[in-house]
Amino acid sequence: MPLDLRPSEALGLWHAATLEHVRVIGPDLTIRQLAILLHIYLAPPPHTVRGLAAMLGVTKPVITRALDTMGHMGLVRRVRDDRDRRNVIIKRTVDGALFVEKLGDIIIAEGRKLALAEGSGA
Amino acid sequence: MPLDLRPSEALGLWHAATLEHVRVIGPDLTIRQLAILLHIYLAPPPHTVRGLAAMLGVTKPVITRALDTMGHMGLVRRVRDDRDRRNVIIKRTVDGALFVEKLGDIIIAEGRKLALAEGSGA
DNA sequence: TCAGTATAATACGGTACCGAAACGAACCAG
DNA sequence: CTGGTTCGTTTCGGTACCGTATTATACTGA
Repeated sequence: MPLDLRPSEALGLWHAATLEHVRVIGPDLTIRQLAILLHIYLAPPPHTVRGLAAMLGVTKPVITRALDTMGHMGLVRRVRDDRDRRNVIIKRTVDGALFVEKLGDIIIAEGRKLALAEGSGA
Repeated sequence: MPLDLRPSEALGLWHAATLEHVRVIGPDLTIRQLAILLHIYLAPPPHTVRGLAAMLGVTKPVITRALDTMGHMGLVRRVRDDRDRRNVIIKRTVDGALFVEKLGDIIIAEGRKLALAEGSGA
């Protein structure tokens, strides 16, 4: 049960991985956008604008803007729903999958470093 | 060694906690600001503008702006260094400590939920 | 005292976000 | 075919961020 974290572990991991995130990925993604991206790639499809908005407790324009930005980065893709052409289905992309994978690598790497440090220090 | 995470655990935790972060805390903190805040509260002082800038690989104005914003929120406090009055020492505040603690609570709570879900499902 | 260096803050033009409101397109019921 | 509803998008004024360049202040050494 590796996810039963102690406070120092939880915050230490957040600290290390967030720092590395900024260093490697840069500022070109807000926390909201990151949450949206992770949800698209980790929760089962289909994903719609209103669904994402409800999930995060934000308004729809927030989702539209985030999809604009991330679509321009190639991280997601929009497709009209043919069964109800009012809907937009948000699709994953190869670049987006690579991005998420890279983020996972950062978290795992920083977690390993902390495990070593805590194992010897505390 | 609870920090030796598997990819699904690492990303699942990030997903859940980031989502909850957005829901509870809102958009009023960028990833850079979050990294700066966590570093101030988790790394040993003293913290200076140039030190934080070097740590994150960003320019000093980035730090100055972040301190303006977070200072206005009451999360950090600036104090001139009397021994070298060119320096600014960044101090912690009660509100900032509470904020970081709340973030830790979110991560731990989401980690527990995932541990339960994975324990039964995978 | 007078350069030279170092620190943090500020100015600038550009971009992107924010919430709230209005909008057009697509469905649906009568 | 007409009025109401549900989509996602766009617009609006305002705010904050971005990187780069510049500024003011403070220390240092000749």
